[in-house]
Amino acid sequence: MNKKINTDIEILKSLNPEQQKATSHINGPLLIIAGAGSGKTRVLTSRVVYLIKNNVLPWNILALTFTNKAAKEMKHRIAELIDLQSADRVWAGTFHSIFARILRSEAELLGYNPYFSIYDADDQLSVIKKVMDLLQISKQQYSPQAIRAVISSNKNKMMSWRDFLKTADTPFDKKVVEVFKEYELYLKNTNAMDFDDLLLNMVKLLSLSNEILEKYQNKFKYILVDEYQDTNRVQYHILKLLAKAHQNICVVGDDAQSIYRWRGADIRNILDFQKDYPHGKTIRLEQNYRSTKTILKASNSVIKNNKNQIEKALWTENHEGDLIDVTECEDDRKEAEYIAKQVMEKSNKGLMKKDIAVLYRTNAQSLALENSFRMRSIPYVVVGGLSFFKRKEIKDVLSYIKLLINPLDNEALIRIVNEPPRGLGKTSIDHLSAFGRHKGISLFESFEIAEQNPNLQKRATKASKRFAGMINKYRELISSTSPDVLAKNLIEESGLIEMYEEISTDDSSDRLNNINQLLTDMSLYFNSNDELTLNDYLQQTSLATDYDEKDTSQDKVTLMTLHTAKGLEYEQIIIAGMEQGLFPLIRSEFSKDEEEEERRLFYVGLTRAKENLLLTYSRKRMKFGEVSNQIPSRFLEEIDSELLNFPNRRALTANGGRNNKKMNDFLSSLSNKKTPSKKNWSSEKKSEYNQIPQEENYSQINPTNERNDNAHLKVGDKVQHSSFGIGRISGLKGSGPKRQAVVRFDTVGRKMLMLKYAKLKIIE
DNA sequence: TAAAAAATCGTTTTT
DNA sequence: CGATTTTTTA
Repeated sequence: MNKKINTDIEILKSLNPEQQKATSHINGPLLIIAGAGSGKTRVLTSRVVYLIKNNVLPWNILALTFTNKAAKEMKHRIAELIDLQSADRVWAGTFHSIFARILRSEAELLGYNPYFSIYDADDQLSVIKKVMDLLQISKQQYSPQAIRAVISSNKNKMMSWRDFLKTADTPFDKKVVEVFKEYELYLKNTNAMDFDDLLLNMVKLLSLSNEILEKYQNKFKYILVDEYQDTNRVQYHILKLLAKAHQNICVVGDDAQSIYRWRGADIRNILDFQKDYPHGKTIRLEQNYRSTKTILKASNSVIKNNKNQIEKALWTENHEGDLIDVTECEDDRKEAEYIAKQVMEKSNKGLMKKDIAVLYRTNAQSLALENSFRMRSIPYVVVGGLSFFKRKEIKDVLSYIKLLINPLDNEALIRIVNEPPRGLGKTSIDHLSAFGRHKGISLFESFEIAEQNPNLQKRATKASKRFAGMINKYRELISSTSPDVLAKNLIEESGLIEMYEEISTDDSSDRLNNINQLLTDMSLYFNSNDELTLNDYLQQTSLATDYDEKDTSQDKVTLMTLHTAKGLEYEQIIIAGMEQGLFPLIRSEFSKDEEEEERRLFYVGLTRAKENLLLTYSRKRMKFGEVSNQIPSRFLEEIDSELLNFPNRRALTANGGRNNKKMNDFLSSLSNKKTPSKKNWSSEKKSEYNQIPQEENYSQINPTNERNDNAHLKVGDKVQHSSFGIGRISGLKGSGPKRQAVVRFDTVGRKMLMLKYAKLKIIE
């Protein structure tokens, strides 16, 4: 290692002065404010290399990244610059994966066992639903989704259910407290942690004793954090604890690219860095190496509309570049076709397809794009969306293995017990689980002693014993059989494969393929290193994302959300769906903060482009299975017009959309009339952007041929709902059978109701 | 108990 | 519209 010290100069040579300063800073806190495309990843990597070359031991370095892929890339580059062994011994990974690893080895100290399961958002939701059933809380009245979100956001703020109890004043919040409490108990009892626990338990671990704290402070003498602007308060606390002794913490971030506030990311983390480390140094990287002057100017002109931001001046020596194309399309299908056509043209001109990315705000938008790409046989890859490991059949297979490893994992157990059908339906499970609770044993144990259960039918008893027997048989083989063979045999005996073979539809053969692919992946995994266990595999899969296995060797166009695009760059970026309500998303209409976050997301999107940008929007878009009229995004107006090639710009300033709205609605209602379905009157999803008051607008063109008991409802009316109780109408939208009311209920808060179903009674 | 039919929802973004 | 949940029926 030492012999390479004299190559220090080599590492620094290709860096600009600021980058050099950042790289060669060894001891003490360091904040790097790094603008988009300023080479921050490069600096981070060179800094790790520099540390190692200055005799810092690789295993004393903790490098926390936002994705597993970023960590892998970093290791790869370190290996190139030093050697593979050193690179492998650096602790590089995401917060979640590194801490999960540590928590496994220290599990007992926190009252878990090392084989704890990791629950993702779907598992969380399923636990919450069970808990709600148990507590007899109506899932109709209180959305499990919403409860999940509140629980998670509390955990992100380090608030326990006890803390939340103090501030919970609405009936909804009080229910959340109940569920929260029971949820935590359930997870603990099933030896499981959710994603938030992986961070929270790390704080708990480090707070356990000075001995433990020092152990990890000394293990991680040098800490580097990428994407610091997107860390939450829990992560902040962990870092503070770890860095306290040696103060060697280097964080890199760009407040302008903070796009995960909704997930608990707290911008204070970056703003308070100087307060927390008064002796810390701050370095700004402001030269952009990625984009053309035009793209950079456009990005800057957009982001300057945000009030909350750290002043900075991003500049570039790159050439001026082409204007940014903006194209209006008739509807989302035409938009997708247009994009496919543009991709073809660019490709014919010599641009590689893998240098093109299409970005969109919501995953749902990928469908139209995929169709048009398939139609033209353009090779593409969708990143994100439904991840491989979130597919039903894959989760089923993994649940068999989870149950093998962690017998307490009820989620896994309930998931697979009747998959394939074994004659153990809801009734049997309820009996089994009630018996388990009564006896104070786990659910799996109550399967084992099913014959003692008086409520269980003979058939179900037999099936329970048989199922438990099968799992136990394989559990005993764990130590003596190679993991991949064990898994394969278990899955074969489970009957899962047989089941899909028998169904033999397109869908089931897809699923079969996926299962085989998983089994192949497992044998590759275990053959690479015979130290690895099934537990390691589960750990890896539960924290894996599709995004991590992106294959750049093939020439394919990339499709992904704007969020997923963070940290990436392409020659050509296409952003689809530049429409009010979609991007920025509808909710941001009501909150300045959310609007600013949307704008930062747009900034992220724009700054992904090296050479060319194309922005598209549609006049009409299918939403909820019906046509909705769209208005171009206000973000388009925020880009200096001289930077745009925008033939339809008039449409923005002349406000064509709004003026023609009435006529459009009338015309579309006429054409829809032909089909005598309940979709007669094209509803107005976008009404909040419509300046014309809805009610008047419709009463004129909508002959009241529809029987509607609630036609006379007005904003401000006090109404009674059969299950939600009393509330006041705060908004009305839509017409005919699709007419909806926004009602603020005393008990459950804001609800959007279809008048056709809701049967509201006017009280005042 | 399980399959088929009907009803009810719901859309951000993800480690 | 499509996915998921609830209800009905065999």
